[in-house]
Amino acid sequence: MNILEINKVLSNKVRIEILQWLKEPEENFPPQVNVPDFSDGVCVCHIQDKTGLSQSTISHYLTMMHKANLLIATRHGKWTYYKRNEDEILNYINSLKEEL
Amino acid sequence: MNILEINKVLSNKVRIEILQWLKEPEENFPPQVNVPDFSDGVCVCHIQDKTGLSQSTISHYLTMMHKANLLIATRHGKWTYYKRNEDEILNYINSLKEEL
DNA sequence: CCGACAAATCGAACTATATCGATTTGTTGT
DNA sequence: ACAACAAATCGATATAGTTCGATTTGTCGG
Repeated sequence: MNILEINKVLSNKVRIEILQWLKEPEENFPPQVNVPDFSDGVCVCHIQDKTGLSQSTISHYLTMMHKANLLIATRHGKWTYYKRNEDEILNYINSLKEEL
Repeated sequence: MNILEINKVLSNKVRIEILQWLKEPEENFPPQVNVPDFSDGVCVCHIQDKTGLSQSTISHYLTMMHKANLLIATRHGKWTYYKRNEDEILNYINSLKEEL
């Protein structure tokens, strides 16, 4: 767990919003079409639609959030789904509480 | 309280370290010479010495940490002392816990 | 095997942050 | 009023982050 790396990831408005949206996928995204529910997260294309940014930018954002261990990625066929890594997010906040 | 602004401030190693050093000024800095104790914080020049960065860079860092409300500044004559704003730091962490 | 599509990666342009030395501002002691 | 010093601001350059379109990779259905 790297506080500095996570802070860098979270020093961008859109990336914070993505993390927040993923708290309540049902409220923030259209229903999934290729998987029954949101238990594996939200499809990249839906996240992209919501931000209005380009496909490459969103892929880059999600990749860096994944590298920082804030997101868990699952692939179903052509589609990649991302969801929050609640454990790591909690670790991060607890580390801040202690170390900051 | 602006999470994004604070995250930007804390997306730099040296600025995180400054905040951490200021948790225990007695351990991390030489004794104050112009004020009796550390109750008003640590002199800019000591922080500068510890980082090894230039005076202008450190002044800039401390100013932005102050603008983000993470630090409290007190001037005694020629010297400016900075200390942690514990209330705001707690607010920040609590906001993360809720909003993130 | 191939065409279509989703996602990741690449390369480039633009913007923002980091960092310095020089200058300015504020304060104190003479 | 002025010399000396601390800190803040300014201006410039270097490094890092943002963002895009184009290309590549991976997967599915025919």
